[in-house]
Amino acid sequence: MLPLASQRSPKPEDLPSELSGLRLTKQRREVLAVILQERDHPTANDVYLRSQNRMPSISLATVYNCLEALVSHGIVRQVNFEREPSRYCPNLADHCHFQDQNTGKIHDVFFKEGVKLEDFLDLPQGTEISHLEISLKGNIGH
Amino acid sequence: MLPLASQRSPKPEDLPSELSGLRLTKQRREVLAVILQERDHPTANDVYLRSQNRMPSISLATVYNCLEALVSHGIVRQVNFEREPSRYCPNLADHCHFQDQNTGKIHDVFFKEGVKLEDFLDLPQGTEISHLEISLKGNIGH
DNA sequence: AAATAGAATTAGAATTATTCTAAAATATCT
DNA sequence: AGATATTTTAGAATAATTCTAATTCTATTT
Repeated sequence: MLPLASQRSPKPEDLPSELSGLRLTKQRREVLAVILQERDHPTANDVYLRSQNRMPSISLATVYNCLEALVSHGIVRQVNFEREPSRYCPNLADHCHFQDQNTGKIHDVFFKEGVKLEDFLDLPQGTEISHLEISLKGNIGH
Repeated sequence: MLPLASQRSPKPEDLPSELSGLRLTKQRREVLAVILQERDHPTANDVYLRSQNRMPSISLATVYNCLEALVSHGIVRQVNFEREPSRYCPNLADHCHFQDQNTGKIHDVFFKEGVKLEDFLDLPQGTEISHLEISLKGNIGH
């Protein structure tokens, strides 16, 4: 199977029944399909609303449960901007996020080829980074 | 006067009565003094508890108001780690934050001399960044 | 296929950080 | 001082998220 991040918008039924050791139940598959469908970094509530199209009986608690399962199994990334509600991103490649202050839209931003953390940060030596989040805000054009 | 970030722990009464166009009321001065005193990135609630030592009548709402005033006037920085409560930091120098997962403590991390955003990020051209937050988690030693 | 056991889903309550509201207090201006 | 604006305050409200406990589903075993 193609890596998830490269598939366009698989329907829930096209997704496998297990992924990275996580059983993909109907709901988890639906939630994942929603996240893969529109890569606009939806919030949990956005995912809830969109899931209801195909699965009107899904509950918000389940959406939260599914998101947590997908995130903890490394299938989806949780993205935070200050105190705003968390957003979810299926792009697992090393990248960070830019929020256009005019539109509110969030864009993936990638690292320059071959750049390492130690190249631009003065980390206390011996530090092992397990989690990194870079969030940018600003304007495009001028 | 010395830049705030370089003063060790001014008592509230040592702080000026106005700063960056913000009137420093008794409470704002107290809140600011608390943040300058222990640079351990306290949460609003930490600030509230510490302020009560010298000012037992201060309210939590006031602490939030003061923090908001200090942050919006660029006197203090608000620091976020995922969904944890915001923390506050008097170091205005361009820097980011590392949370030691063993101790929970947060350390300031600085950029390598002369590094610019565009050196390590592939920003869509024409982007003007108004806000940048980098949060790291991991372990020190091995 | 029925019985069982474990896991997932659900509705709704609970939690928690933060914001809001409206009144009281304080400061500033004339 | 009196008028006006700003700040503080207590407590209520909000909103995202987590928890609880009951139910339903799934997979496995008989």
